[in-house]
Amino acid sequence: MKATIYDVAREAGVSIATVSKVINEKGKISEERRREIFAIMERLQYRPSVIASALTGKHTYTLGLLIPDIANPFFAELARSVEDRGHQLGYSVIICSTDNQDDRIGQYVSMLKQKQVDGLMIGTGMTNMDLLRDISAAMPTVVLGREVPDFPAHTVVAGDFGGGGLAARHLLQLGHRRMAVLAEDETISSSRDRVRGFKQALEDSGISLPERDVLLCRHRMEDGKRVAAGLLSRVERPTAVFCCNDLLAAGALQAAKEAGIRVPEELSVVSFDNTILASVTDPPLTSVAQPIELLGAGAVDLLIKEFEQAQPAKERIELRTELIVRGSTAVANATFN
Amino acid sequence: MKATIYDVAREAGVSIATVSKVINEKGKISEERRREIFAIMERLQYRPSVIASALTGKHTYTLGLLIPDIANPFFAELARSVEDRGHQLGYSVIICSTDNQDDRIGQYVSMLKQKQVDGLMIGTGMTNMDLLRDISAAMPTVVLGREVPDFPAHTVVAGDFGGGGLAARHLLQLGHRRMAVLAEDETISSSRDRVRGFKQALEDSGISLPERDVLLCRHRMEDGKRVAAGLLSRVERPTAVFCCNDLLAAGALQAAKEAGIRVPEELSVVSFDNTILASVTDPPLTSVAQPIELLGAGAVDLLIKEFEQAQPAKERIELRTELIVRGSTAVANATFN
DNA sequence: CTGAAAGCGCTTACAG
DNA sequence: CTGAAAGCGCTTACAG
Repeated sequence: MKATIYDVAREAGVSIATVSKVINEKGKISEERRREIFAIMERLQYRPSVIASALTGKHTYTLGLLIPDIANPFFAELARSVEDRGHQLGYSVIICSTDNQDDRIGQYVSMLKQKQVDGLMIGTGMTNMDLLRDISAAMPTVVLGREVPDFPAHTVVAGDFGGGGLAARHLLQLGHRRMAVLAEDETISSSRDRVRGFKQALEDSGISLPERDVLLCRHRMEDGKRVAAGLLSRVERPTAVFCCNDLLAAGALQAAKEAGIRVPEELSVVSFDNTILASVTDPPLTSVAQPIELLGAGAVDLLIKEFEQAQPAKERIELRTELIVRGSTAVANATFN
Repeated sequence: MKATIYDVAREAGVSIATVSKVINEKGKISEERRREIFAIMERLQYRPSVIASALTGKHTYTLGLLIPDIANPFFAELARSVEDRGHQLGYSVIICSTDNQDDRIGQYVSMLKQKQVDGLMIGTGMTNMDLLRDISAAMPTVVLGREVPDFPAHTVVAGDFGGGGLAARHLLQLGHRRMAVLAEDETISSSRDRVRGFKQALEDSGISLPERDVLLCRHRMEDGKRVAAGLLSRVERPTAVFCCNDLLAAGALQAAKEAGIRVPEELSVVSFDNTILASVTDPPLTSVAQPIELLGAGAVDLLIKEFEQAQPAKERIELRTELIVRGSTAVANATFN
């Protein structure tokens, strides 16, 4: 059987309290005893039970991560960065794909509570704000990659608004004037901010973006393709389109191809996220990169800080985005229109 | 504070043993009491502590999943299917990205043991076979997506050998005779089997595949690109290439493009896995699809069966692959060579 | 049908 | 510097 603290204590001829103290580096134990007990733990291959120590009020060293879908490359990359930072610090993470459905969120949260995770990162949308209130009352929480207005929560986000601006200015510099946007569902705050930033930058240059040129899509590539196809069949089609994520942009690329519209010669496409998808399409996508690694690590750090130190004030960390120029954007070419 | 079993017992005027029994549907409890206790649990929002019940010998309802990298789309999709099946059955899963490094595997396994996960799915390669032996001695284990020769373990795999054959016969039917293969590292058994299946099918048609036409790559897209570039610059270049996964195929596509070789007109490309990448490239990839959903679900089911029922004999489940034809393959065109 | 008691593997005041 | 004892929230024989 697996060795317990009793086995170690017996071997060492001390009480379990003493063993516990050397494990946790508490109290004063003579150096000699310490060494001896460590040697015995080594020999017995003793590893303290996380379960037992969690029951006595310590941490479970487990974190929860709520995201829409781990199969979505952006969230997969984000999860990797969360996992890595957690692992460095001795925590493991339970990943929960919610499909943005409140009932799934509820089920997962209830399970995570029962398992007494030390904290929860919320990177998923939810309709019911009471849910969020309940969660953050029940355990340390940080919101990841989105904004929750009027709600005090630790937050780590990329500069979505600024990123939208980066995309817009890039296209403006290339001479584009007639542009359109493929956005995600209105309820996704990050997408909304990207569009706002894009719009704002255009307006700063005296160009307005009418509502009809901001097209809403669901989250699948096919939606991007379908919506883009409609857009590109207009009599006065845009010379550039800004897509709120790589998946939609990949769909737009396909629509352009089927319509016989060449990218970037006849149509420039800028996307957001800079996941692996952006480097795999043809042409590869010019994309506003989120600092995925920093986002994940930042969320973990903030969460752990929250429950290791008592920390009253809610922090908000906003990270810079960066434009990665690839082959999907080029100078606006008037002859094609 | 959170309600405990004591609170429920007190409210109901019974002992905690009785409450425990109604929770676990054990022993005989009068229907009346049962109803009453359920009502009280509901009212108190009582949820049993998984930690406490795990300490008394029950399950933790947590599973471990070892994979090379969650950021790799194939494993992200696999993880999603594992998560979904687990969630249906009341289990959550801790995902561990090992980068195929034995020391990371060791660290993760040690952590998972300390947390007393109920079982472990191993979808990662490892050099040190003693590690596998230790793991499967310590907890219920199933090997996922790879073969471990000479080692008794539950296994769930796709038919890699058969899939390689599918790819070969598809190309043969299209009239290809001069073909090459981009394979992963030799140590990856699934890749090896894919190549073997491909080779065998060619030989069955009287075509041999010399060793120099099987090129080894590391796991990144850039490696596929670099190796493919070398291949395509040969004086007698192949008319078709079989890539052991989507990532390498995406790299090959890029190499072909840079070399000015049109796909599929001048070069056919078949890949393996059929992840999202296959539908995003241009042209989209003809790919041998792994039944990712069934793989993940099968692994979870087998694992749970292993520890819920005592099950001595090790099972091996092999699932069919399927060829998904997209735009990257076409009839071999002699005029181009 | 129900409950008292021991035990799971730890931690933590408290006493010495 | 070290240990006895209570307690964390459950489950499980065992007794009645």
